Amino acid sequence: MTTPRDVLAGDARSYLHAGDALAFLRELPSASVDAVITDPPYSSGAATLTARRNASPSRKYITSGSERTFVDFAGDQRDQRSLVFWCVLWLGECLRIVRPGGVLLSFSDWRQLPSFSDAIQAAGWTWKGVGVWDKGAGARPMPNGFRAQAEYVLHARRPGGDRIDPASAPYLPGVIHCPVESSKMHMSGKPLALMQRLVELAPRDGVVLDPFVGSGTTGAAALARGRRFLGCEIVPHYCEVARERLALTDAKDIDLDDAA
Amino acid sequence: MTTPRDVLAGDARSYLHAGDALAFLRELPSASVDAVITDPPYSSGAATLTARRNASPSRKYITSGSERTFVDFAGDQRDQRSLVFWCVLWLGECLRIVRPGGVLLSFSDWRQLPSFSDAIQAAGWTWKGVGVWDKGAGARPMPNGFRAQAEYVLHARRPGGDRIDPASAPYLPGVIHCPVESSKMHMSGKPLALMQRLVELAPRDGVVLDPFVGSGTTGAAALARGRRFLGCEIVPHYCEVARERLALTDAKDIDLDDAA
DNA sequence: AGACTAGGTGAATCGAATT
DNA sequence: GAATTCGATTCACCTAGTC
Repeated sequence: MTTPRDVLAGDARSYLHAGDALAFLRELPSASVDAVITDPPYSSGAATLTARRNASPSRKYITSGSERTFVDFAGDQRDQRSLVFWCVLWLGECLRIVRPGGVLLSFSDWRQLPSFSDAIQAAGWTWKGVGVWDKGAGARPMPNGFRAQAEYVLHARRPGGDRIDPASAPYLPGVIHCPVESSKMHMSGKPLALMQRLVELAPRDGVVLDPFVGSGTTGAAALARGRRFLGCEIVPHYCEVARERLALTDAKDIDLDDAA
Repeated sequence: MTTPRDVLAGDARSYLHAGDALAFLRELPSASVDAVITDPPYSSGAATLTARRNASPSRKYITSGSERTFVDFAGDQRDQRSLVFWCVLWLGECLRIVRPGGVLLSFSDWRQLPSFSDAIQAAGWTWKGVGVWDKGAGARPMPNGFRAQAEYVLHARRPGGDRIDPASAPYLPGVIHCPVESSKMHMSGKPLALMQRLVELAPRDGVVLDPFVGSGTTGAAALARGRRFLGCEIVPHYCEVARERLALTDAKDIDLDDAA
């Protein structure tokens, strides 16, 4: 039976926990992982609190008339204030778990970006910047306004750590153009190519932590790029999906060429 | 002598006020313009509070060793709290001046985006979304992070107003790719092509208001696209630059084809 | 080629407040 | 009064892709 310690020790490439993120994070040792890369539930998409509370994610995000349905994901019915509070909790645990100088990448839509940036800084991280995921012109157009075409990656760092030589440091573009994949396993699943760019911020053979695994794209990307992976997912269905994906990627030959 | 009233009445195409923005805004009549499109000073780009306060914009933003120099612009030495407070003041005046249903577009960098979104909503606007200006890979790279490649356009609307028919409504892309112009008159001047896209959110022959004119790109874009323009600039040098630009564009044949 | 980019970093410097 | 902190400030140097 694999444990998180096996991954941290280098005896295993990946570990996926089935259960609540906060409980899982509290069991992990301090300063043990290199990067936290995750896509938390945004709790947005509905105008009013009651609409947010009542609607299930799979109903409120899917265009009416769409034939596609998804299994609901958890933690998506919080109001703004409790969302921030909850984020400070898990972000604080992540800060403890990541090593000094370690990196955080967390997805957000435009609506939650200010709240997430507050939570990140309140939890003790140093906010370093924002990356833009450009989904392309396939996204939904908006009359009298901007097409909902971008999602944002908040970038932060745990204070401390050794200075990194700029010459050997990874460089990411500020805007990553990557069309949304049509055959997604999770309704907010991110393209694998996108996540493969992001995991470059973790050192090779470093450990990437994702408390909200979903369909497991972050884990698949991490393993494919030669990083180790620790993940957690509370919904049994997605946990199973991610487990299969990780097993598949784990078995495959990995591509260690960062210049690709 | 032209006055703001002449522009509002349709007897003139543009008016530029030399002086403080807040004082100018307070003199404008309520519900009289169609859109506020502006690029306020961000007060960012310096590590410490005193560095922000003391350093002049032309020194803190320009690469040391660069041969280029710009005349300093005003209002770039506020700390975070007073920046928000000051924004609420001018955004509140703009809300009064714009007609119900009228639009606000305000530039921001990643660092001030949360504060600006707070100020916009505190002033009474309804936040509708965010547009991304992608400067392309010519922007400066960041070791261990995202290239500083994007700026953001906060989009808001004054509550009320008539419903707009989606069929005749303007649609903007969520990410506008537009490299920075090499021949900038102002160190933070925006490309004319970018501003021409943005003024499409104002109706044809509508009035666009810009409290922070700078080198006058918003005004030039508005006039070129058949909109009228009201502007204000406190620095005499830039006021002169913008005045010449507006006169030039005013005299030229304008391009009314929004589909271009 | 070469200069440019609404930058960031760390070392060196300088001043004021504290011990 | 001299030594020593701390903080603010300046300065040199770095990066990659575009024009």
